[in-house]
Amino acid sequence: MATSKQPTRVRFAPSPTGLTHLGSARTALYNFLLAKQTGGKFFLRIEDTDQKRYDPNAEQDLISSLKWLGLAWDEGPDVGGPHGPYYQSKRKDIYRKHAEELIEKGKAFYCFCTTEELKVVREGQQKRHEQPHYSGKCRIIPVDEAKQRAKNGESHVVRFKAPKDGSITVADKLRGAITVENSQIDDMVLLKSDGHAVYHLAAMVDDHLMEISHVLRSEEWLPSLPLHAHIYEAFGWQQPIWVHLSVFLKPSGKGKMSKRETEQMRLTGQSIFVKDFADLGYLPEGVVNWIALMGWSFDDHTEFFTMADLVEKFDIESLNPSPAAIDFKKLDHFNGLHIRALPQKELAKRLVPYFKKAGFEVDAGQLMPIIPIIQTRVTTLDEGPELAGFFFKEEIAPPVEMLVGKDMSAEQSARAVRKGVEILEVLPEFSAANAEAPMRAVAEEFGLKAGQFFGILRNAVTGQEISPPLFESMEIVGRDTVLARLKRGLDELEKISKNPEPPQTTLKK
RNA sequence: GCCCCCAUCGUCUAGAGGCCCAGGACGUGGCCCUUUCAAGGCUAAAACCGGGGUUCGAAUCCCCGUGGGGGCACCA
Repeated sequence: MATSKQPTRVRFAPSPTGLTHLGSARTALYNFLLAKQTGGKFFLRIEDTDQKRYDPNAEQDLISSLKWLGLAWDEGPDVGGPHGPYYQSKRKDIYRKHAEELIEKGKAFYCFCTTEELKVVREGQQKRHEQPHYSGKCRIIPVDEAKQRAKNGESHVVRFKAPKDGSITVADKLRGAITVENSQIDDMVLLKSDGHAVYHLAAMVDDHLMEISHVLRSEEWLPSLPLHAHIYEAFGWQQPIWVHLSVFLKPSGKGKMSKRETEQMRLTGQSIFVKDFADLGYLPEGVVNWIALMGWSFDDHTEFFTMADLVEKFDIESLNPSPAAIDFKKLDHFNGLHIRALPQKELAKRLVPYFKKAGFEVDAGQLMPIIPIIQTRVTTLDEGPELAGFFFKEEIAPPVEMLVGKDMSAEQSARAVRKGVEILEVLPEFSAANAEAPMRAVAEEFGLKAGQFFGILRNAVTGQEISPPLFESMEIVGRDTVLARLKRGLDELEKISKNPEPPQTTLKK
């Protein structure tokens, strides 16, 4: 059980280079869950050591995305904490110090090779179908000489002195032991010539300093895990538990989402960016439930999870190492589930912005009466105004063809509606319960199926062929408005009834 | 080209040698309910990538193929 576990210290460490997408969201979620269920700590660390790729909007997007999802961090930007700063760009000195420590230990070296030089070597290796590796040229420069050159201002980087012989076995929680020949591991750059650390150094140092116990990160890091293990070893530190999460595939299951496909997707009302889901009418609860289950499962029959459920039930043992295709149909399903699980007041509150966006100036209180009849009928919040906007419209003016009943003539339709109006006008109390029976009677009197007659009423009152239940809707709209809309429809019907060439009644919708 | 990872219905998955002629969920079809649309209930079709082993017995273990994914930067 969760309480028996040691408190875990985990982190989510994105680089602010673009909008936060589903894959990142899930990584953050799993980290968050692991921390919460053990009473541990969840760190947010911004990996912004790449000046060139830095995008100032990305950080704001990241923070609002995580907040929207309900993933609050214990230490990080905004909230601070004892392990700061939480921006790697502000930890330059720390990395420099650690790089020097490695040089002292003979585990790293200064490299003065130019980018052009490196490029030539690499191209030669590629031509020979070899795995591109650093040539080793600067490895053999005596340390004192190298230090002097560096001190003299010669442009340089610091590289890791990767072992050349033997092999290393690393452990990934989901995949077990992975053994790699050391000859495969390159002398990677640790410190760039601009003095900033590269991920391989910065993340290891930070994870150690922040006492991270479990590293849950994307699978694309798996190939560099052996390198990272060597770096830990070089420092003499104890490694965290490594967990590499599978990647998300595009809906077809064939490959990762490309930039172009991502754009294409947004055109069709889908997105992989967290910030878009609110606009599309999704609940954070729905999105969280959805992504939690992409790569993790609890048991055979539980699929509805609140954040609290997930905190209680999540476990890294049940993580699935194989890649998962994104399925937006499933998101709709979960979103519907969570909409239906929302207390009515809460749903009303959440619907307000969508009604406003659709041009209806309403507040949650005004929405309350319609909640019971739309709650099971919307899968996304933006469907609210679509389905129930008519409650708040001054005028409903459906085209007259919509007012002609199925398989009926305009005259027949008009007669039935006229009768309906007469009855509704004098109903002692205008309620769904009181209206339905007499309206059924009208249908019967005219030899109509209930659906035929009700369809006319629905179209006249709501202006929609698809609506919440008719009589409940009429009750909420209120007698005066219902009668006004009905009479307007009646006028329209009578107008075309006098037309010498009435439109074909079979012409519908 | 080299290295690493993965492999059950269309999709997400359960399954840790006999409980599986493989279970659940989404989606799809049908039926019920029904004034429309949903929701709900019932139901159907739908999968162990291939080949070799190991074993009395394999979806489950091993090997080889194949397929898919990831990586091979002074990006993360």
